Amino acid sequence: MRPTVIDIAREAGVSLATVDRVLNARPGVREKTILAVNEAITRLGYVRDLAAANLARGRTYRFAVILPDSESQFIQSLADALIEAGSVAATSRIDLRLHRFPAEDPHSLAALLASLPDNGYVGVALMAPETPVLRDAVRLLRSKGIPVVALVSNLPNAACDHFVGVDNRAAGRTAGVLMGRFLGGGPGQVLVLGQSLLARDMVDRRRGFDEVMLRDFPGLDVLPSLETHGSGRTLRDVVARRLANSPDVRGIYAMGDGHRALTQLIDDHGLSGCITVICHELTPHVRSALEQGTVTAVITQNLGHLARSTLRVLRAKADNLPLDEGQEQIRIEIVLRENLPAQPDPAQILPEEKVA
Amino acid sequence: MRPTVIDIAREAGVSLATVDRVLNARPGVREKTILAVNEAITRLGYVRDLAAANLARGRTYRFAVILPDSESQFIQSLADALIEAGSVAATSRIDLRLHRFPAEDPHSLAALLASLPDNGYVGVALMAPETPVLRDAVRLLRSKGIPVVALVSNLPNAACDHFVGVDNRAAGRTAGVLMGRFLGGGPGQVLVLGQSLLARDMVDRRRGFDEVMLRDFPGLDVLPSLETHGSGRTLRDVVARRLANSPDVRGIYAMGDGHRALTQLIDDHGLSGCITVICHELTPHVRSALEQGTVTAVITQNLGHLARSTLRVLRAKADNLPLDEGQEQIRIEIVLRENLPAQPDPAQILPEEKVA
DNA sequence: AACGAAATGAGGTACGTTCCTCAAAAACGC
DNA sequence: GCGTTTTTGAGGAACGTACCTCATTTCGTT
Repeated sequence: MRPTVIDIAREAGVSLATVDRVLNARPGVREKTILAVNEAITRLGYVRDLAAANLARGRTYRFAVILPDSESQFIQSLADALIEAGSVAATSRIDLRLHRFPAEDPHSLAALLASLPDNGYVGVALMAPETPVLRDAVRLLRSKGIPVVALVSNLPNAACDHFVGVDNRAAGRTAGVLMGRFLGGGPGQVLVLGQSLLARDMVDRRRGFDEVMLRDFPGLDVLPSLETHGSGRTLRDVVARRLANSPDVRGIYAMGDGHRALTQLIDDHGLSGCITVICHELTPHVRSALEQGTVTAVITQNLGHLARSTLRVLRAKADNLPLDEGQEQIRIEIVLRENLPAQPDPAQILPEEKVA
Repeated sequence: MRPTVIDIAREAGVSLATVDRVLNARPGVREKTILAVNEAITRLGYVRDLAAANLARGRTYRFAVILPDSESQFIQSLADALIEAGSVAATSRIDLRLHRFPAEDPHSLAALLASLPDNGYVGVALMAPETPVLRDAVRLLRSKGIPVVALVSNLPNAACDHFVGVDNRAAGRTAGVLMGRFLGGGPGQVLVLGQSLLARDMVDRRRGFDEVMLRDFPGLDVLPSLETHGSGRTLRDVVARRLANSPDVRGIYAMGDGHRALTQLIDDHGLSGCITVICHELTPHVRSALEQGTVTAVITQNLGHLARSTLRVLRAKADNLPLDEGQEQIRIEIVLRENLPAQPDPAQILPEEKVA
């Protein structure tokens, strides 16, 4: 039998009330008594039963997750992963709610954020480009004691309590080594695509990529970034023109979203398999491109992991508990056709855990 | 406020006892009543509070994890990860205990397994080579209703309830693509090392590796596997002789443990960085070899993930609940110097979550 | 030694569920 | 409409912890 608070009280020769005061760091206990209780705790190997504790606290956690209302497959998959993680966590008194905001309207985002405290939220996870308005809104939330966690793309200036996502610079470096090694160090040209050179994650990736290419693969010629602005048509035009002018392009590094237009273009030019393509995020589309050989390697993060980590972090922050950093570190995953994880079965979402 | 069983009873117009009977699938309720209750459940969006449920059940989970008593860094790291995961899970009424058995003595392992049911264990995770004696012991355990989970190396013939670990054949394939691409498809020779060609995971890796090399990189000459039998000296001798005779060796694939001898030998021959080395498992030693460039790439599995997954699976099996397959799938991770995860800080293990 | 302040004890209620018993009601077969 | 079986209701104890109140003891000061 596991020891309980009652056992500790007996062992330490104090009352239950005192043990409780020590355990919950309430005032009004002499240093000596605290020591005695703690000693009894270690002697008996007591571990607090968190389930019972939360039950008694009657505490529930209402968290908001805020995403841009883009319809990109990545955002969609992320939303799915969060919903899934939230429904599992619902059995642990967690109430996760998704909100979307118009990607181009920082003011409506700020208004949304401002409305959260009055609606019972005790934590916020946020994926949004950094703007001055946003910074103020976040500051306001945090001053009210509501932890704010940045999702996927960091909010720098230490503006938030935690960042859930990968180190984008390291991700860029990883893309760099793969590109360099897969091309045997050169010679040849490498094309780099990104939707916008203003987004922080794009900048970080490009920086990491260049770092490695310049240092380790001087034989490869990395061309200046082409901006797609999130539009498939722009991508098509820009890249097609580039390919026509530069016959030596042997690799493409796609830093952002919008891979559908890219793979189609590659297929149309009959370049599938001839050219080394490295991109980010294992969306369903990228997945099949990888299987078919149009995409060579994908740098990705595990969205299920990301979602669950978000919840754990929010909860720990809401309770003011320390994090298990090791568990919360989101890995930079490299996916090739050969280590493609089996397709998760979408029909697997059970309404209840009602299997007898 | 979240609805509780009492709310459901009111909503469905039945008593609490009946709701309970339905929720826990106890007999003695008319089909019609079951339907009414379930309808109330969905109407109110009720979610069972697992914490309260487990508390009321008074259920605790004592699990055994059984590892060979090898002192390899991999086993040691795995044991650490399990202990760490176990201590976190202790707050959720889980009591995880590690056991070791002499690696070469299947009978003492069988005896150990046989002793478990009488000691209150309700689940077992096992890493062991498959033998007839073991198979019988596992069968006995399972016939007593104790789930058995295979760890790292699978027990085939569907002898166990679940396998926690990576698909070794796919891991071998992944090593193959990396080797092939890093060597530019050839020409050159590739050395393959493994401690024993009898161990199932080694066989699977080799098979996967060959599959890719033969199909995609015919320009590379893969030499027959060299067996090291887990001895550093044997490895040294065998590999040194090989290297002397085959000047065209440009890559080494080390399928098993014992990387210390290998990296030292490579350093001694001044080959560090000149030869592409791919191995498995990111142990502390391999980590530094990767940083120094002696090892090019590592195929690994996240041991923290593995340990936590083991606990979740054991628990789900003990409760007869379904698994979240997506979460329990252990990924094949590719680690290069550039995406090496930050060293987890060993000083981070806090005795208590006592931060106010 | 007496005082006020600080520390401790005793006892209770609550959280949401499980699981038990016993009685009452409803449904069923004939 | 009788007896029998099945279904339902009412109530309570328990799980381990949190948190509250009020009384009592102990401590440090003077």
